[in-house]
Amino acid sequence: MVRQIPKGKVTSYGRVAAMLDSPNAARAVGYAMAGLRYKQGNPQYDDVPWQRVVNHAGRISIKGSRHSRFMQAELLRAEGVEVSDDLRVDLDEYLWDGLAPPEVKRLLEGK
DNA sequence: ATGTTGACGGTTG
DNA sequence: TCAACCGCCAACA
Repeated sequence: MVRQIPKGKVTSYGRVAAMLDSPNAARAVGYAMAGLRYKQGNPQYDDVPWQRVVNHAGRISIKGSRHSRFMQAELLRAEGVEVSDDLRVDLDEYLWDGLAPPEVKRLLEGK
């Protein structure tokens, strides 16, 4: 689902969960993004634009080093998304519309 | 089986 | 705007 987020747009952990018909699994989505940390170098996961997922307030939500938060901000800026100094993105401007249920279904069924 | 731990989110003060 | 609380989901020990 995260791969569907267009360049220059963002969405939230909760929205990703909701699109997958699991509205209370926002936390699990975060857990999945964190897991990508251990998949670096694996071409199967290197194309996941994890930087486009922020929290419900539009804030970068990485818990680790200050460096990793800065990296997410830079990746977003590099694709045209404005990130304020306090690591926040204006959702009114950059929020991705998301996919409607039928599209999600088609996606999950592959093809 | 049981408890802890997060890149979360809505509500409340 | 913020922080504290609490509910939730999945991975681990």
